[in-house]
Amino acid sequence: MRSIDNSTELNNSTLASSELQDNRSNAPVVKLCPHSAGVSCGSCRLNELCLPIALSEGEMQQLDDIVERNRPYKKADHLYRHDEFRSIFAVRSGSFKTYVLSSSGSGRVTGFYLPGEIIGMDGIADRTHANSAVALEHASICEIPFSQLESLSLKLPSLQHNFFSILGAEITKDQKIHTILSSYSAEQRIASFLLGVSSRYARVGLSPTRFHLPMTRGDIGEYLGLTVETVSRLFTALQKKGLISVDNREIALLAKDELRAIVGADEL
Amino acid sequence: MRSIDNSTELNNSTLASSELQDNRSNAPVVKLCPHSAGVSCGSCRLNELCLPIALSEGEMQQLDDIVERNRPYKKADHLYRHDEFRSIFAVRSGSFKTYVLSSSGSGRVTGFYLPGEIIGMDGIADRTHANSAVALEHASICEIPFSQLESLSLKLPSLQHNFFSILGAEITKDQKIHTILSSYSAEQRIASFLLGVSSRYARVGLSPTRFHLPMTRGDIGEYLGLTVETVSRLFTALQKKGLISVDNREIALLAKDELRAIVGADEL
DNA sequence: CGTAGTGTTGAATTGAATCAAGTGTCGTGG
DNA sequence: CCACGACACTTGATTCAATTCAACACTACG
Repeated sequence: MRSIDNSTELNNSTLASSELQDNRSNAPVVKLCPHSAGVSCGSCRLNELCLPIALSEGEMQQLDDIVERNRPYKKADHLYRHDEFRSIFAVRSGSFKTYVLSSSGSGRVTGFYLPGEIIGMDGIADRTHANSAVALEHASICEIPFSQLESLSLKLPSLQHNFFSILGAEITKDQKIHTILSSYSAEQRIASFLLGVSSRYARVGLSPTRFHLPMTRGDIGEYLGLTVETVSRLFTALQKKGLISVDNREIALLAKDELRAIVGADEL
Repeated sequence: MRSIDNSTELNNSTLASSELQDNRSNAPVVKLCPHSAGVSCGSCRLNELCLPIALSEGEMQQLDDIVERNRPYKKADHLYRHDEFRSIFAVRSGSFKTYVLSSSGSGRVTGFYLPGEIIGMDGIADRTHANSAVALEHASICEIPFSQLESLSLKLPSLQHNFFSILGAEITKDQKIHTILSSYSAEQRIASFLLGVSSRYARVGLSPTRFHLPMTRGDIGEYLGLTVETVSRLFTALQKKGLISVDNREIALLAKDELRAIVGADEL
């Protein structure tokens, strides 16, 4: 029922609206919790990590006008499937994974997206998403129709600049993963992954040393080119070494420097 | 003398200019061989694969005005090192590889760039190139200063659109490699790589079935996360199966369909 | 409270790496 | 033009890290 294949998209009209309802009607004036659907770019807690960086108030308003804030997604809801490209999405709360179903059946995870990050740039070139995106937990997003973003970028130099930067950052990130997958051992991959998640949480103001992993060990394995078993074994091994503590999906990084030493250098 | 580390950059004032000299002074009117330094975007054989797609003549002229056509690079010359970002580059002839020197010393190749392809997008986000780029053979490029490209993109919607597409294509490509590295066997990686090179040559009008590889087996190995020995063995094995013919770096694809069958699906 | 999905652990297997010893190729200088 | 030296490439034998196969424990939700 909750598998990737047969979940109904966006079927949360009755169920999931409850926790959001209370915020719907207020016009927010200060930065709001990003779970809120009533948030605007100007009031969003994440606006300095997202497209609006360095935009004036008036410019932000123009961006705000093209942003669509859909109802929230629940676990296993698809944000998009491998299909027509229309928008890019900014994660406001929760998390997503993107994946491709290889012809041989089994999927491979191509990315995880946490709050403040942008999904869907894989569709820009071909006007077709190369992968599918699915919520790992309750999540909300801002949808930014691409053609409108293009038009607006012509008018707002800062927005164009920001979007170029975001695309460039995605390229840099993907190339870092390339290096990781082509040369790191399983232990290095896991250490790198944990450090990467850590700094991504830190970016949005959450603890870089204690966090919850929204994805399964299997997801992590597919992402890093390892099997579930290997991921599990390494979590255990790193815990035994005292570098991390693992309680199911609750992770604490106890010795970041030693994790960095394992990786040798950069994070994921 | 010709190693990555100690080559002098751009020291080809006397040596390499000879083969280009003859074209320097003519004002070209029809599409020229891309080796020519006298080429303009309007007359470039590759203009329909590059930034100018769908630009009007006047627009193309404006783009042309910001493009710098440097003197050619010879084998092992660096286009840029892991350092300050200023420009992106379009390969006009020859080929380049990009690589990072991992902290543990040994480098990893992150990409190969053939004529009609764009290098340097890894520097957009941080204003610092994440990797270094070096010529694999005699090569020439068009340098496009990024800040000028940004300015011009604000004025020319088609140019902005093209550049978004090019960035998006790089992202899609990198994610495909992610899948390859995280789930393909050595044989699948090599088959995928050869098919990928094939279609990239086809794109610029060269034979998709007989081509020259500008990179070493070692480069291919670093790129695909394999050792030289494995690459070599698999070239031999695929030849024994009759799927390819290998003569040093001259490759012929004899049975593309069977190569595709090995990969299972998409190319690199 | 049962069932499906998730996670752990152990033992056996294997694909690719490593180690090792060559041969082939190309550019350079004598 | 040939000989030299530096890379580039190949092939074989051995090793090892991670996968595969297998059995079981946890947990969380309907």
